[in-house]
Amino acid sequence: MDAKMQNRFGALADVIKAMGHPTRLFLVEELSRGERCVCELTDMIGADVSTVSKHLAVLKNVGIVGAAKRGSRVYYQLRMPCVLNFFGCVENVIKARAEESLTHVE
Amino acid sequence: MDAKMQNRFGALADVIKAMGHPTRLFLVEELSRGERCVCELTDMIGADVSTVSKHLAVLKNVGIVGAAKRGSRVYYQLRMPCVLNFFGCVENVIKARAEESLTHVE
DNA sequence: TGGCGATTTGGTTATAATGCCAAATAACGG
DNA sequence: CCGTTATTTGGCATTATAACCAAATCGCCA
Repeated sequence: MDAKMQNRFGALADVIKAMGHPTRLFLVEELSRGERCVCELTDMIGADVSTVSKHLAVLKNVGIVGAAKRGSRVYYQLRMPCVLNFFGCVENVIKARAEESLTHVE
Repeated sequence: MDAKMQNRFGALADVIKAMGHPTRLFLVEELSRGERCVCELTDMIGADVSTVSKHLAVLKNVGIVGAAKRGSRVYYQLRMPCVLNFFGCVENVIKARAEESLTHVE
């Protein structure tokens, strides 16, 4: 794996890593329904505001979401809706794994 | 976020996290071209065999790849080709981010 | 201006992930 | 059976993540 590939896969991994957390997946799905302020998202998640803010920052740093300040609130939006396609694929992976473990029992 | 959602997003995150590493993305792409033994993959990557083996185990644990032992070798195959769709989407995310940073300069 | 709600940032601590080495296992060929 | 090759596993040091609290910012309005 040469340096060029290293860079390519490194950049890809950064974006995918940003999705690899339950809370951040929740954020992505919720934002797919429309923009939300940090306060709304925090209420839904039930963690410390600072924690939610940092998760949003992770998504923003890689460009998956964007932020717009209006008044004292910051509204986040999903900027890369194609990441929603991950959900279906991954759910198939999970389903296949489940079916397989059943098969192996019988 | 109730317990049910917690589980759902937790399971999704486990699969996505498995993809969130440059070496493992390389493995996925390489295996999309056909099955490969650990020795071949190790040669391409240039890390310790044990390191490559562990990366493959991560992918296998979540069901993205499968393994078949033939002789003294273990051949890995990509079992969930839909994960390849991630690449295009994520590369768009990266491209959009690059274009945006240019735009901001002007 | 003073204070309040919303958000981010810094600090700390606990936990998880990564990579290498060494050792264990497995399959083969002589 | 022994040595060799292929692979996995255990152990350990290093680094990265995650969560919370506290403190700093920002915008608003009385």
